Amino acid sequence: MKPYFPTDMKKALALQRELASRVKEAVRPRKIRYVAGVDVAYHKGRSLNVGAVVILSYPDLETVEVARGEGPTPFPYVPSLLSFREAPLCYELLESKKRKIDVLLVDGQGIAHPRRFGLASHLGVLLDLPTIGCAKSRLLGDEPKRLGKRKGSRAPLKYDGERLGTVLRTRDGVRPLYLSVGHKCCLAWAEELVLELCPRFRLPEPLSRAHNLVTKERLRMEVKSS
DNA sequence: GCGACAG
DNA sequence: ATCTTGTCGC
Repeated sequence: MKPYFPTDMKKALALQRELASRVKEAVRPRKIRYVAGVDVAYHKGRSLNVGAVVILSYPDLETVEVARGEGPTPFPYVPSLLSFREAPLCYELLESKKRKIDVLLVDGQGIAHPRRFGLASHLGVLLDLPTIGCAKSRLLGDEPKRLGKRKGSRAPLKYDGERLGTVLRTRDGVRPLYLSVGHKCCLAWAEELVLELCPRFRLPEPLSRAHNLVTKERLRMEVKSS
């Protein structure tokens, strides 16, 4: 669908409310061959951001394709409006490759969001791709009272009795991830996939590799411009 | 009014 | 997210 990224806060809120109705939470995902991750970093007092997409083969997890880019930071950081800060660059990097991507992992929330439309959902709807929100901290929902210490331990992420996602331990002893459906997949499937994608780190391989790329790229640009 | 608040 | 010193653990 055609991307539209308001610069105005009121319009951003309205757009989230409108697009949230497009989210499909429970779709039987087809057999997957490629999994992708996308991440964004900032520099120069947040006026410029750099982004990267990494596509891995599945299940062998070899990096098969990478895309990098940069652009102006189009929106301030406002909790629950992260999309308008990061989605424009992500969309630009992903749009030409969406036919190769079977599922996209995003560093942020899916439907575990005040209007059930976090960054992962936003990218999923715009690109018509299955997406999974893999946030490193909580935005909405209650912190579970108890959570096992081992990889695979999980607890429902709930808000007012509503199931928003899963708090999932992806490695022994690390802080959990806050998982939620972004678009076109179901939570149980997302949980198992993310665990498979965490053979080494707390973050799933596609996000870990995308994060490494944007960090290196940001540092490279800071050297070049000083 | 107060606290919470993805990256 | 970025900045940024020391520190705890394997």
